[in-house]
Amino acid sequence: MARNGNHTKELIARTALRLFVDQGITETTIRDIAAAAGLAEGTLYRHFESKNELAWELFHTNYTAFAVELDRLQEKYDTLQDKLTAMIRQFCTFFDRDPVLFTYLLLVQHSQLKRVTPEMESAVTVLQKVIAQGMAHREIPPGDVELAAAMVLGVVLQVAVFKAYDRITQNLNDLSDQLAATCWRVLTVQ
Amino acid sequence: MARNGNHTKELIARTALRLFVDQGITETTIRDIAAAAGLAEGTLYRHFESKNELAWELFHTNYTAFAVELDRLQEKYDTLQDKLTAMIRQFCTFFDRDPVLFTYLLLVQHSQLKRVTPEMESAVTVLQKVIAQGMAHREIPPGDVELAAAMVLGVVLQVAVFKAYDRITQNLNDLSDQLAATCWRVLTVQ
DNA sequence: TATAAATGAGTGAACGCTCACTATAGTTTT
DNA sequence: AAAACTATAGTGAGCGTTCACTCATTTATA
Repeated sequence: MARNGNHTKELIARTALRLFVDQGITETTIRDIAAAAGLAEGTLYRHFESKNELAWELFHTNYTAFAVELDRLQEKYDTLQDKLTAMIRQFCTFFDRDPVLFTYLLLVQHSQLKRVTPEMESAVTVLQKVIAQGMAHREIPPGDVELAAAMVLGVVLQVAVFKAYDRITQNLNDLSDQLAATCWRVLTVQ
Repeated sequence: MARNGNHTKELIARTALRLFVDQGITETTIRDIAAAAGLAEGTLYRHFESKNELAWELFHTNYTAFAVELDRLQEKYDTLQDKLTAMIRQFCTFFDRDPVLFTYLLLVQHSQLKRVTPEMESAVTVLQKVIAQGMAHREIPPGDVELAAAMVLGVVLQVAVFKAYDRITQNLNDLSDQLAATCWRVLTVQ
């Protein structure tokens, strides 16, 4: 009804997100999205250049925004342990608040990652930066930053994946302290 | 040349695997596979029922075989720590021996997982079984088995993902002891 | 010569995208 | 305050292309 461009664009984005997560990007047609949103096919092209651009925008916007959020957050803390705990808590909150969006980022990262340039800030680069600082300040034993980041990321991400597949029933927020404690142990190993 | 059914089927499988990993399943056409394998399109249908079946068979066969391999291996050891170490070593060997295959399993799990029934044995179910036993035998503190499995799996898988993306340069085998130690710490936390 | 393997032109359905047209809201002119 | 104009949003039939899959035919082997 409301011939409000922004409202419609948002409607398309949310509808596409849901369908992309449920069926996959390629398996979702423009007709699917239009029908589910109660719009005509052509309307989608008023708001997005192409289906690929729609998928990319959904990924890119949120992927970057989350990284910026994490970076702002870690700046508020002094020690690696505090930064890490805050970041993990934020991660869990993000997931619980919008599981569909998060699942999208998780599932399509492999297909969309080709367009992610190394200089783009991401949650991974923030994590690596924080860990590198922690090593430099002797808060944790020195070691391979990439490896450490991978392991910490793995703990949190895989739990999120299990949650996305309903293998874990609790909210991630209820697990955040435990996750933070585990990640800390991962970093202080050896 | 060699009009050998099995040889041709294997050729198709390997070629498809490579292309699927490089370009994604949907983005790879039957013509692509046929051309890369030096065969005609029709030939592929003599060996695989459909493109979907080809993708599924590539996933399913290897996914299951790996689980069986892991299960046989863990039976040879008595303690959780030994089982875990052996499994992680096996995981690393598997990856280093055939990175393309492993990357395929990693990348397509989300799209193929819909066809994985819960009763199918997988690396995840083996891991969970072993962890549950370890808790029952008081080798590690009792807790949520699914959560513990997710965290351990995360450590190993995410490192493999980083390796697949060349963010880590070492062979996984060279990291297996470190990974095992880290996973053990994850399980004994608290 | 019989049989299995391989071929590749052909088929039809599906899909992304276009475009000429309509509908609505806001603004300017009379 | 009506009429005319402009700009933006929405529509959906239709177009061109791609692609998985088929099948009549050819090729190689035993």
